Amino acid sequence: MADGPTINTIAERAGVSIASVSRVLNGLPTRQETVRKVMAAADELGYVRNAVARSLKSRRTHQVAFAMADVGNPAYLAMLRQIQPVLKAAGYRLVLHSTDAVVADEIDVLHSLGERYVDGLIMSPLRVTEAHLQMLAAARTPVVIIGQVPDGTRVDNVRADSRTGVRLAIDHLYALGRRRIAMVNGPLDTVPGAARGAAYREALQDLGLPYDENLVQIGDFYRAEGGRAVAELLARVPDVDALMCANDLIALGALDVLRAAGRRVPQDVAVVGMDDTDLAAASWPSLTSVSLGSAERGKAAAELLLERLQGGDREPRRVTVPPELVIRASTAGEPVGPGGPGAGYGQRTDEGGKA
Amino acid sequence: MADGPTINTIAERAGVSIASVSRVLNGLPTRQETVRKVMAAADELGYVRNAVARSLKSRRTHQVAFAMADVGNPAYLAMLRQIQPVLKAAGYRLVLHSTDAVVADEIDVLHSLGERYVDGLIMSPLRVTEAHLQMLAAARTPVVIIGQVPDGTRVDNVRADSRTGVRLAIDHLYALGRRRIAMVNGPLDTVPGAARGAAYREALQDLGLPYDENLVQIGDFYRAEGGRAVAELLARVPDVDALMCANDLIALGALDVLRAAGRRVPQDVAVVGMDDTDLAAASWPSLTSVSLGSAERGKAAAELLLERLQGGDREPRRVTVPPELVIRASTAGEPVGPGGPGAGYGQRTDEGGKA
DNA sequence: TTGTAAGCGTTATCAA
DNA sequence: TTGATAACGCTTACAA
Repeated sequence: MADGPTINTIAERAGVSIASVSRVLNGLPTRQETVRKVMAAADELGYVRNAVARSLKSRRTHQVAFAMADVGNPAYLAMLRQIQPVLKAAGYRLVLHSTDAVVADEIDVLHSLGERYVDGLIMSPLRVTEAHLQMLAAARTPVVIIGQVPDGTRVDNVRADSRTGVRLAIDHLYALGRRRIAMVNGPLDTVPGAARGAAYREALQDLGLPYDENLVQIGDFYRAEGGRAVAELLARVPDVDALMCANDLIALGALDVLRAAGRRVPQDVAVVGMDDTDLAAASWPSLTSVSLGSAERGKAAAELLLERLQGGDREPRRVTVPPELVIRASTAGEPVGPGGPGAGYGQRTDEGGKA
Repeated sequence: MADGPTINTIAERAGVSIASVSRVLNGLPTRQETVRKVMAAADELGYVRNAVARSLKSRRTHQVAFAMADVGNPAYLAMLRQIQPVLKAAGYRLVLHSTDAVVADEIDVLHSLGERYVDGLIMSPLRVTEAHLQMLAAARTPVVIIGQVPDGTRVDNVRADSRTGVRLAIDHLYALGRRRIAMVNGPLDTVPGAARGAAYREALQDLGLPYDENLVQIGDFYRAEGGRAVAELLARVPDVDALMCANDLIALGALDVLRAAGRRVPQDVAVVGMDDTDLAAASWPSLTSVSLGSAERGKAAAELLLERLQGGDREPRRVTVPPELVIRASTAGEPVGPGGPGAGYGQRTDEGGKA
């Protein structure tokens, strides 16, 4: 297979210099006749500009990287779905990294910015270590961090507010008359686990409800573990009337177990999840869930990055996306069929699978 | 912010030529003393090789593109999840394109291969047009197509077998004693709609069941539309005892409507979905679904591409991934709680959302 | 309006 | 073992 045509090939064919070819290709003032010849030659040869050579010269790749912890995690995918179109519209290609929840991989990605294969990076790290901060300070490439960074860190930063999110949910349950509100959490040594646990305690306090250790059950952020945790909880505290679950998968596990135990949801026990993933709308009863605004965070991050890419230097900015309580059947009242409250009709047609 | 160091900076600092620097960096035979000096200089300067310059010289970018129709579609995401680690392990970066189901965008992506910003492409087109075939024939970059291409097309090709998939489901329903098996399909002018509709008809025929037009309902591949279609169907054919749904979302809509109508699933009506998305395991009752092997197709495509990237030329290959019927509660018997059949425990911990 | 030539940061050839 | 030098394909002064 022969090599592809370059501006040299075209120049030769059109009988002009490579400079003229470049001018025509870039729409710089050129004699009509020359334009014609060059365009003709380019057309005939099926010429396409070499992006690598252009990048070397221009020092811009028109690529942006998004480093997420886990390609399988719906929260990151929600970000991805928003980031992609924003970048595409601005003429940037998206390079996707999955760091598999390994800190060393995240550092690798930051280090690789030195290779200059992207103009910018959006990263959503699990937690920000000292190593992260060092790399960030040294980076010559614009970075936007989705997550918590220490105050004063000079990076654009988009954050969620899971504390307020938990409070929204607890207030909602309280307003429904629930007073024995349990927390089913993931491990406390994770950032979300710790934050959500603390927020639960605070929210109870502000409502004047006692903090009862028996009402707190630690499991893991998966469905089966969530179910097990809830089973233990029910055995210990049979009079529990609401479950605040630290994510949607735990909540799904809770629904499984409550159903098996013959407890009606929401009549006997109300259930709230977090993250508002697709699964929340799909489950039955559909699941009330605290959206932490993954989609909005993705969008905000992409926009911050573009701003910096196009606008040049400015002070680092911080955006906090407010949480939102999405009320569905698991707390709202009677579980209902199509068209009823919380069935989620018409909300997410973007999930459609035609393949 | 000063420019980053290049081999020139290092050469100067180490007091050697750029050629020596390059040799050291590439591990070519060099005097120990020179190696030491160069490494020291590189370390002090925090030097990282410029990927763009290397690509220009080597004509390899170590990037591969994946063009999917829709970042929101779980089937493509399942592919992505498999493709990503395979490429990463082989040292390739992943460039993600979303063509938004627009044919012109797919052609654009194929055209952009001429820019040589990637070494290869995996594409999952909605349907393959004449324009696609022309671009493919002209492409100087290895391409793997996930989907149907005409026989004789000279591309690596990975395909599903939805025909056999539908048959598996119908056979399953038949074996359960169902005889009034309806088909709830999406639009017939889509590739999956047409294929699944035809396969339904064939499967009935082979089982000696009559093809009854009343049992076929066309809607769209979304939950609300699926629900509406099933409502119409129930009104017209009250004695239907099984629903073959053309995808999982339609099946979820079916569950909504059946529940509202007081029909028990699966006792009164059995329900089967297609694509085996996350939603199938999350719904209640959990949904029997035909997996078309999205994950396996993604993996196979990535492997085919790597083979060609690393191994050089060979004849185009075709891989067909067999479908698989994943039996859950919506056909299997009593809907059950945790631990019971079809509850999906321990199957998909990769979905866990900690964020 | 056009061509010559330098340069983007590498790698690789060829003499020394 | 090393350095000077020519690519890779493009953009852009600078001269003509």
